[in-house]
Amino acid sequence: MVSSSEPSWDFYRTFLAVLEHGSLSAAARELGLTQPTVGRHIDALEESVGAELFTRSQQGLLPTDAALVLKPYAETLASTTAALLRAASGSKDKVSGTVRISASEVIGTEVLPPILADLQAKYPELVVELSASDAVEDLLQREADIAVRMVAPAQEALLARHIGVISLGLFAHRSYIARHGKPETVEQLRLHKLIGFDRQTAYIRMMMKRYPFLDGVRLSFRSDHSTALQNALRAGIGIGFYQTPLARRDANLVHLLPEVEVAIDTWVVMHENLKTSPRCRVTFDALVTGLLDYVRGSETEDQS
Amino acid sequence: MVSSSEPSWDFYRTFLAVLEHGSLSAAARELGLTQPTVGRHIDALEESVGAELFTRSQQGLLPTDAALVLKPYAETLASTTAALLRAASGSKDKVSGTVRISASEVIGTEVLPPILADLQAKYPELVVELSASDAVEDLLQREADIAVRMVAPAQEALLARHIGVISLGLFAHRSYIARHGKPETVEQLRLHKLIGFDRQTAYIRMMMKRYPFLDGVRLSFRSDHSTALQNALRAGIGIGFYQTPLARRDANLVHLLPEVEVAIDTWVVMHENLKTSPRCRVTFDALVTGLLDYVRGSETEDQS
DNA sequence: CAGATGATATACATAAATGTATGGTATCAT
DNA sequence: ATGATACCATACATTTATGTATATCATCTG
Repeated sequence: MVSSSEPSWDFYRTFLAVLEHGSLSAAARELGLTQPTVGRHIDALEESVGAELFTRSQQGLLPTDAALVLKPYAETLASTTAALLRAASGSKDKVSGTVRISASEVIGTEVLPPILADLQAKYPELVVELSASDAVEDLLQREADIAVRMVAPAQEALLARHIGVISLGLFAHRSYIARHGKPETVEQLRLHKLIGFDRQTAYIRMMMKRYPFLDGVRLSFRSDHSTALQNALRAGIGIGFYQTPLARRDANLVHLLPEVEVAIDTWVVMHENLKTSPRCRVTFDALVTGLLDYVRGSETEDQS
Repeated sequence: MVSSSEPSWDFYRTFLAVLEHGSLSAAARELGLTQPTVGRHIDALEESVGAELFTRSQQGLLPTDAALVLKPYAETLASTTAALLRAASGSKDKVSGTVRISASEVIGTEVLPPILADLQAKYPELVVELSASDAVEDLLQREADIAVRMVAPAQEALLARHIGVISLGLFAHRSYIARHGKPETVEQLRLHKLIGFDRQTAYIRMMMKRYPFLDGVRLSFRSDHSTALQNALRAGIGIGFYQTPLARRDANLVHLLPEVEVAIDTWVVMHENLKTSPRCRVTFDALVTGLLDYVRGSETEDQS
């Protein structure tokens, strides 16, 4: 028999801090503890799990394979405690406390701010955390309370509201058209400068499937940062996909080849347990109505 | 200003124990602490989250609404720490330590034991925890390491292996047929005693959709316990759905109306991170091959 | 109705975890 | 070389958390 009893859960927090900061001292500073204490926590945890977690050196602690295996679990613990504290924040019947929202970069940076501004004007005590990233945060891990998703939610425990489809089309800035002309057919796209993503995300793959001509196309500007792509597009660097309702806001963007269109289905998703929380309820509703407005913009454009 | 610093993570463990056992004293016994300590933990946690968590009384502690809101988070913490310790168990290259498997009741009780017996004979140091229940355990919450699922896995982070379809058919024991005769058409089923589930699970609903005649049927024996249903069937109480490969093992079970068949698709699913763990890898493989055998219906060794 | 049981709350002693101070060693810029 | 600055490890003092003992109240049981 090795471990007699379960280790203190605080050790996991310390463990994570050491992993993230690379040294006992740095972790101690982060946690408001002292270096010897952090060292003792790690020693105790190593004893409990029966494995070396770090190779000590004077320039810091290097995680072992065992430590890397445990890391995601510790991260889950951290995000769960954070979510717990968020859930506990705010009173029962007032709309106050913190709500964390996850959305794609484009939606998060371009579409949500005005919606959230209205919401916060209405509820001054509401604190909003917005995680705008194209990496999927997992609602079940409670990294976010509410998410705007581009995939149909599969899990039972999630409360989902279908928004509709956001239309993506090909756009270019007027200045680009002025210099390079306007492609009239899909084939002519090969002669143009195209802007696109670097890594392949799920929805890029979907797009590739739908428009195989995109596969061979050489991109003259690529980035994983949506904002960078967007600014590149607006700066007239080239032609790229852009959310139609967003493009309508900028009169200098020209819609090219309207027959090329990708529709991404959109949901607002929340964990079922949160529906009793006023601040989540209210935020959820605001996102739903705000995004419905936004999407409606893309449908009217469609008809033209 | 309310709470200056994050509460000890140990408080969450204590909190959960109090929730589950209903009193400070009982929680203290469970945790190997004393009643005053547990009381102090709860006090401190209430101070931190700024809410009353329990209404104290001499007959125990009654959770407030706030406590019930926090409960699922605390449960996630508990299952995550359990999973972490499981992940840490066993050495890096040997197949040892604990692996937790989740499966439906029927699969878990009837199909997996022989597969797991072979596996454990091969790897004596492997410890298997089997959760046989029709409630879905969540792999992302790491309640189980490996799951046998009847729904297609949606999450990206999961490593899934498609097994194929398990056929369900209508069966009855010979003794039942002897007493009540054999239904020759679907309509005649209404005249027979039927055995089925009490609550509606997802796959029951699917079945209803496929065979609408089942909807109005009055069940003369119902239970949520698969084993009870199975024993009822074998005792000759009535006619019920049964997994075809399982039924083959018992020569006394008669296949009725073979045109009525439900096929449930089956996957073995594991969290992607676990594929580097030998014990999970090995168990995953064993489950896949074992279940493939089962689905294929190769019952050469079974002569009961 | 009295006594046993099981609950929380409090006071005090004790054990345990933490902090402080210090020493040793690698790395880097001067 | 040579300080300066990171870092970890260890010894010792102190704070903090925990356990023990006890008081008090409610509920069940004979």
